[in-house]
Amino acid sequence: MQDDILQVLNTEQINAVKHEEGPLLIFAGAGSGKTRVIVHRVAYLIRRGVKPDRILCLTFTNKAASEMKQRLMTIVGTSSHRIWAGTFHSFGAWFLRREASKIGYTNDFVIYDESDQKALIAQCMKDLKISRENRAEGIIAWMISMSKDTLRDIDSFDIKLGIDPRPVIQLYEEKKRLSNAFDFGDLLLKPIQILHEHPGLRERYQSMFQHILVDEYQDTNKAQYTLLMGLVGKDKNICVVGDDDQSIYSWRGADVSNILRFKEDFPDARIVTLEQNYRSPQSILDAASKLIANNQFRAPKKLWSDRREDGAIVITEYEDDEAEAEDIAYSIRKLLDSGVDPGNIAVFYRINALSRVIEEAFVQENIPYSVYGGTRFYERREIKDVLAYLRLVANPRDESALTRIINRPSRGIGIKTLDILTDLAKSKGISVIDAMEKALEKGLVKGAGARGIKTFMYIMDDLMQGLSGVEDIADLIAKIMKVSGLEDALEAEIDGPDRLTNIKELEANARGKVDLVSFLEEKALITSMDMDKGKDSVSVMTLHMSKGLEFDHVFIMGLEDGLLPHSRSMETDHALEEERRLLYVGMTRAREKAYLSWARVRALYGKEIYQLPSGFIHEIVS
DNA sequence: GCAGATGTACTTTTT
DNA sequence: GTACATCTGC
Repeated sequence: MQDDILQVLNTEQINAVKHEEGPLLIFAGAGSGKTRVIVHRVAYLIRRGVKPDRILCLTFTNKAASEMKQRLMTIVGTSSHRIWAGTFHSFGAWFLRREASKIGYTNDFVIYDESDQKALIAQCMKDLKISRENRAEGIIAWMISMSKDTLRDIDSFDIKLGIDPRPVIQLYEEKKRLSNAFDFGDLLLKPIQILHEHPGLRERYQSMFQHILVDEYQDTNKAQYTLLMGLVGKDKNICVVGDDDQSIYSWRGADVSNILRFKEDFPDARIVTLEQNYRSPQSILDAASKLIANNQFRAPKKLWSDRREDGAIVITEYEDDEAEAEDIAYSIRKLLDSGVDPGNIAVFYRINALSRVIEEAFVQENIPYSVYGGTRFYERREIKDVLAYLRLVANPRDESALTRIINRPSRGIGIKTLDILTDLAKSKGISVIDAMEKALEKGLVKGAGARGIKTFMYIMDDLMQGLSGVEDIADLIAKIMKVSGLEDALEAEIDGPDRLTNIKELEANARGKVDLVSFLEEKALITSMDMDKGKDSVSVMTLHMSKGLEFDHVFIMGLEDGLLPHSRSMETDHALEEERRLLYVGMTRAREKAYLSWARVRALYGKEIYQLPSGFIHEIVS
């Protein structure tokens, strides 16, 4: 039966797909058909009579989620839309939209990203009159996210700060709540709390989702793990897929032990290991396996391939970084001339700072390329400004959005005026936007500040006026650009044209959309990873971003001590092992050939430094 | 309050 | 090398 679903699979894959009820752990090595197994398993379950809307598929990234949705669509057809498939965070947001009232939020809440979070923390420290030299919003933001992601208490962080972070965090949480906003950590933490405190509700969700499937399980953090455990019902129909060798985000709270511990969580779990690799020649796998075998903390496994091409891996030493980049560019030029599609070639490096050398060489050789990562679209200043206006329109209580744009473009509201407003808001327990009116009434501000406040209030009124709820967001953006004066201000800037082009791009993306709340949620949860890879250009990116992708020809540059492994990672064993996994991930992206290289001299941060080959090279060739 | 000057620090960044 | 934050003079 269901031959069409099982036909293209190998024995182990079939075992995973056909596993009936109960917990299932799939160790899926690089290139072993991981997503295929999940998708086929879902199709199989549906054919066995499971209702699509009772299946929950969770992934880590939007990109993985959309790929999964697409593949589900091709295999199970339109009923795939009824499957709940998405990232953990979007699931949390969906859950909170339904249950926000349980914790005193309304369901039109907004989501704060990292920079909103930092801005709000900075504001809190200001409110608390913390002196400048002690303002470390980055560290506090990190502590907040880390404590939410790992469910650890703030006090457990052994970090030396000039100040006690707790009052700051307390105020931050208070302000965030008043702004009807959640940060990324809340999207996981709050559902956990709600499920914990409402057993009836928990049962309802548990029976709603009869089967749960999780991709990239090695990258889940404690919060995601706990949320998952709260959702798994009595039947324990949980299927997780992952590869401990590809865990490269522990510094973000991901915890490999989740996957290594699965069989203790579920002693009756079935374990399937997928070791046949369909992507690369054996020689690349041999090199990658030799490398990764140096890691202590891993489940032993051995990838193998049918393909026997020799010479698929090349290691080259160069005089300096320019020679390296030029030679890579030259090799790619030859590949392109011999008919290789640029979309099948990629260059990886450990840190973004290396992109410049390779870009210069590509320009020289006239090679079309696109760089992924770096400053991301939705983190650009002009985009964040427009989004902040949109957020304020959607939710005038949004303090982080307000303080961002109250004086952008400059309209005479400086630090002093803003201080008056936030102090007033704090003492009266009102939002900053209400404080503006009050401050004018009471004559607390005068001169440029008062004029600026009037202008700003007029702008906001104007923007709120036309808001009918059915207005095209693209039109609203155009209106914001005009009314706020952002357009004029950008036109006066040197890089204004580029920035205006970015705004136009945002506008085009918003065209036809009318639901502001869901538009903003989409923007808050999106990242650069989600952009399509260029078909007609060579891809250039960090090793981190390469996970989940594959290319015929893969170049990995800068295999030097201090760079890969990165100097900051060379102190502890587990950090060093993660660096090794990073290179492992990069190498296993290659379908045909992997080119590793290092340079004896490298210009970094404006200085020339002498480099030694990475210890990993020795591990590969020895 | 603002624009330009100077100083400083620097992995990775799924959400 | 550059982005970002803080400092200084108008």
